[in-house]
Amino acid sequence: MNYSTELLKGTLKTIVLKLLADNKKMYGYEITQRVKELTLNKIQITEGALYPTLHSLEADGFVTTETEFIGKRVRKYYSLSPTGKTKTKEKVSELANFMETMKFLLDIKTKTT
Amino acid sequence: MNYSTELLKGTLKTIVLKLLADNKKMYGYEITQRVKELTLNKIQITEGALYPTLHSLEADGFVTTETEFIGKRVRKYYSLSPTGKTKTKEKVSELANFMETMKFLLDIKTKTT
DNA sequence: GTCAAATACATTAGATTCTTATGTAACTTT
DNA sequence: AAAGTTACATAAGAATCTAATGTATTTGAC
Repeated sequence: MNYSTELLKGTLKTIVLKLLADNKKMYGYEITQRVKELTLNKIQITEGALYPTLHSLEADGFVTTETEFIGKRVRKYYSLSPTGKTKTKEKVSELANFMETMKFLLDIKTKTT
Repeated sequence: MNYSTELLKGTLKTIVLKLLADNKKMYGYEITQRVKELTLNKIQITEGALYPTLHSLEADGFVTTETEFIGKRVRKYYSLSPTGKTKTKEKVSELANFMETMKFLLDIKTKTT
């Protein structure tokens, strides 16, 4: 079973940044496969979501790219820039903090009324 | 400091359902204030986001409404329907599960390459 | 050796879901 | 009496995703 899609919203950029922080350089397809594998098929990043995200990270200067040829096929590697590394830390800790807040909210049992 | 807004995406419906499950009946404005107070101002639900959500939950049969007059002012209370209660459990456990997955993803340190 | 599946990039139309702005109206506090 | 709070609501626009589609190469199975 995979999650109802709306949950991924807002977290995709953070996931991508974090993977790049841990793996130095990755290419798009690799990212989708890694996430799928790490989450036991629970999170499937579609290409329609990933590529615009990567391009936007590049446009914002958070990642840099280098192309490599595997036979005749292009492979585009993405790496974090220095600002990207800072951004990653921010995004990851913000998400961690948000999840703590959500966990608290979801456990509320007491009525204040 | 409050979260960069995109994080809330996809979680609002679950938050609302959970609050209704814990409080039997609530009205819109009350929900915004409760969330704000419970999260120490970190999560601010805007009315433009809340009311459409409530109306959609009502359209889907997950909540029922009753209006009350406080003086001349209308107050619209929302309560969970039986299907709404089931739905709440589903959504809450799905979100909890998703957060576990995310936590795991964000802690990845090892390189498999 | 050929055909399907996998690898690898990408874009686009459409859906969803939020923000920001706006509107109305009553009640409360200064 | 004015400003702030309570309480409902809608609408335009932004952001971000899905699903569909496209191109092309490479690998694996039969």
